[in-house]
Amino acid sequence: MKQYLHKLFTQAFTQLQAQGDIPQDVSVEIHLERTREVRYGDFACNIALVLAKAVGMRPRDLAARFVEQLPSNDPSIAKVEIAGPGFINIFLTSQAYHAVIDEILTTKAVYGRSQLGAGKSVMIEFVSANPTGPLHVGHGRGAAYGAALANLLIVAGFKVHKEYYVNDAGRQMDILATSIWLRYLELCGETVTFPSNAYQGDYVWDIAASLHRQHGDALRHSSAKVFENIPADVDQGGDKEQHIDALIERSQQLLGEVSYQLVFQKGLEIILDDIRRDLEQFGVVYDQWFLESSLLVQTAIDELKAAGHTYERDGALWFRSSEFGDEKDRVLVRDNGQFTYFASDIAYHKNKFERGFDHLINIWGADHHGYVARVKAALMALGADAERLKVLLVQFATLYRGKERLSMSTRSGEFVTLRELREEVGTDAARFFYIQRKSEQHLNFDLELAKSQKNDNPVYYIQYAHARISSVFRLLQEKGLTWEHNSAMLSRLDTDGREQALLLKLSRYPEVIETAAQAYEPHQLTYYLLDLAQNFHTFYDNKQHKVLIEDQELRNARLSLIAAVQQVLRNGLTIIGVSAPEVM
RNA sequence: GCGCCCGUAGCUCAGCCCGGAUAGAGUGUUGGCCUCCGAAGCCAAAGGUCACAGGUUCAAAUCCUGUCGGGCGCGCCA
Repeated sequence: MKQYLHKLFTQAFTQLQAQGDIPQDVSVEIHLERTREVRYGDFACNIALVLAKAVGMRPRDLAARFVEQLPSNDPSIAKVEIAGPGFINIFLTSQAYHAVIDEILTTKAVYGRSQLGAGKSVMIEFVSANPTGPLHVGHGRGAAYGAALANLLIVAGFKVHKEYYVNDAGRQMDILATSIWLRYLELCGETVTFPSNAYQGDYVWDIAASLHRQHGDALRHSSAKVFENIPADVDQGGDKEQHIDALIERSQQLLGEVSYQLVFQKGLEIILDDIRRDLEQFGVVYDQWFLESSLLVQTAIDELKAAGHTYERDGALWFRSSEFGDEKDRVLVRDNGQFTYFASDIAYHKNKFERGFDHLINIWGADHHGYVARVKAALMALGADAERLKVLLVQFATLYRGKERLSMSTRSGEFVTLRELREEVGTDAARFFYIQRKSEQHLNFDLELAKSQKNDNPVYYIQYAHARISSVFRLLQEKGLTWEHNSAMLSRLDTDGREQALLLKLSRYPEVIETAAQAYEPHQLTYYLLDLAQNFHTFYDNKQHKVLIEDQELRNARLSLIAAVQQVLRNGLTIIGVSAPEVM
């Protein structure tokens, strides 16, 4: 509808230009807006206000010229008014609104689909937490946001590829492997002083136990040997990093390549499986799990080197990122010969670009924002169009239980994992709460509220609307009645009351999809669904609007109306990853 | 110190990108509605210097500058 009106105004504009009312050198972007109040019609256009100065006419007079150019007998336009300082208000016919119901009921799950994306491909990388432990509630927000955004972009006409980048190489993984092995040694009966910088979680015990079941004492070494000449840990007055690094090296020595890899892979497999299962149960699935270990980091570095964007200093290899807009240069290869995390990231993003996606989206935690400039710098240095990469930063979520702020520390043992959150509040509520806020907004996640099955919980409010409609159709059957959709009967619906309000809301759905997709803001959809649900509840509770009534025509018209509402609720809930229950 | 995000009703937040008509929701508070298709619901009332100060504009919550307050980031960590 909006697009249609836009076309009419564009035609009017060119017509006025042709007639000489508007100078040839004036151009303008035509904005049509939904009005806030019914007395201003359905759509308003401020073009006359915008152009008045350039044209040298009073806004209201110019508006009148525009109105003259609009078709006078258009079946979807009831009337056009000039109001206030010079707004052109357009009132649609009820016929135009009834067409919306027809469209929803015929296109069903496809209603709201847009050609905005024009089949362009988008790769979304999200969560990508290190496989060194279970996902925590912080990752949950990235997961919910990424999955909803992916769905939204699909509906908006993009081809979407969802990817999880697995950091299966690097020091953190070595720390994990070493942690597992030390726990394993304890299970073998060795006395071990567990390093302060190792992974403390219970899941490390579980992995160690699994290892022990499978291999018995085959990987055992005496703890005296393991800790021989190892620099002291921080609580012994030493340095925790040096302590753990020395232990990693010792593990590799004592176990040898093959056995060390056995421990390492065991840890990786178990944790990755756990993460994958966790996300699946959260309704988040990926097209690809990309392994860092499959990257050709050296190749990427060589390419930068060959292009003259690197130099050596203090035994390390640096990238001149400051020449590409970063605030300073960055290290690629440390003086000990190891690649930095940044080096892998360059190789990964180079790889992404080479796979030929039209757009790349990274969803990162807000603490990574310092990283954006350097990754883009590297891409520019490699000759890639860094504009194709969009990094969306997601702010942290703070958990509350009512008024009480929950500690997120690993040690507290309270609600650190996504799984625990899901088990307490359920997937639907969790998914909804995570994306209800703009992603760059700090999120206060109240567990009490999410669990509440009362009127204060927005998820249930929307789902309830859906279930209520299902219930009407169940009752319809029980009464032995049937529903027949008939466009002509829709004229029995009111044109200025609650039925009209619902029609209006339904007609806006495609616009919401487009603006939400364009802005990468699925939260807009949650607000829309709340509005739609509210409109429905208001309609439903009014004694004047009973659905299952004697009057067959009106009954069918109202059934068509609520069937359309239910369809749109379902479509929207599907995008944000929340179920649409028939009963609750 | 520099960079990014945020500041709107008691509380949690939309609206800001792209300036427009009386600034919106939920929750909380107060009052009303179940012989009637689901009360997990509906209706009504009260509640605002849009952090502050300038600027641009016919018009500023929205754009620009500065100040104040909160969060985060500024490693040869990942």
